[in-house]
Amino acid sequence: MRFSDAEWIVMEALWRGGGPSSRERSSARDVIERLGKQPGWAYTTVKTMLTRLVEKGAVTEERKGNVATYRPKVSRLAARKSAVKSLVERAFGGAYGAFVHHLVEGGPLSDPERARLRKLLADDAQDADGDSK
Amino acid sequence: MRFSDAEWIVMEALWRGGGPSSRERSSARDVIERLGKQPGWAYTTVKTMLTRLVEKGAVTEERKGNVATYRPKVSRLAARKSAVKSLVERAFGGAYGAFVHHLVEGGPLSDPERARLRKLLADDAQDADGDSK
DNA sequence: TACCGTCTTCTACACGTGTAGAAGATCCGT
DNA sequence: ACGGATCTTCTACACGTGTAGAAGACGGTA
Repeated sequence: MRFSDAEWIVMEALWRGGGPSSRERSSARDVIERLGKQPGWAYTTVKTMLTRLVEKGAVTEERKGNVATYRPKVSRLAARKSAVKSLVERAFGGAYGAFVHHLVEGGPLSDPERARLRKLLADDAQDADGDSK
Repeated sequence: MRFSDAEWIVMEALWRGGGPSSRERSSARDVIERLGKQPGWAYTTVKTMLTRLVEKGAVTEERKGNVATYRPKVSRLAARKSAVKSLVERAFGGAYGAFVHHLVEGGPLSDPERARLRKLLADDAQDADGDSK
């Protein structure tokens, strides 16, 4: 499942959901309001995006009366996984090793981010690893 | 600088260069040969890609006689940085923190890759970090 | 019931991408 | 100088993406 830039934006609005539960269904109107003035899209633009997302199976559509509501069928996590995988394939020849190396070495991470990554890994390393010298 | 899937493939062939120095210029023919039968593209397909890459400023073109040779103007590192940045923007709302968190937690890294990442960071941590407990 | 606001569907268009054929330009060997 | 191999440019076309207008359908209020 690949999303275009605009599709990511719409999916994000759906994932944010309306209420506390991200299982909420959202109408096109909801999505637009949730987006605010950021993209400044016309109503029909959002509607088109939603329709296309339904077509590609990323979102489910239901009707209440003559109003359609939408809910993501693909989780944010799954979408992100897929996006990262896609990136690694395109830009790193599928080599996660090269990807990881890039992030740690020449990557665009700032020092704080690198430190954060390091810290997270350090925490993570406490279980299931006998390498942490 | 955004590259499409096919453009990544061509750029990769250019970056691989012909010889030991990656400053080599490559002809369209070189590129095709270097690609092998993987994509199975027609000569003109590659030529079109190269022309488009020149148009978008990612590659320089020069002529020797009636043969054009190409050389990447954008480095692999720069392209990768840009690709990662783009991914983080699209899929993580620009938050590198969320990105890093994703990689370490729910990310698509296998245990060996995670371990490798950890190791690289550990090595990296030897300088400029007073956090490594 | 007539109407307005809102929602939906249909249609459109320009640009990017993947893919390549047709035809003209050029070079090397005979 | 001629011909075949090769290179170049031009053109094309289908599908995806960003963006949205036009017009029809519907539901609630006066």
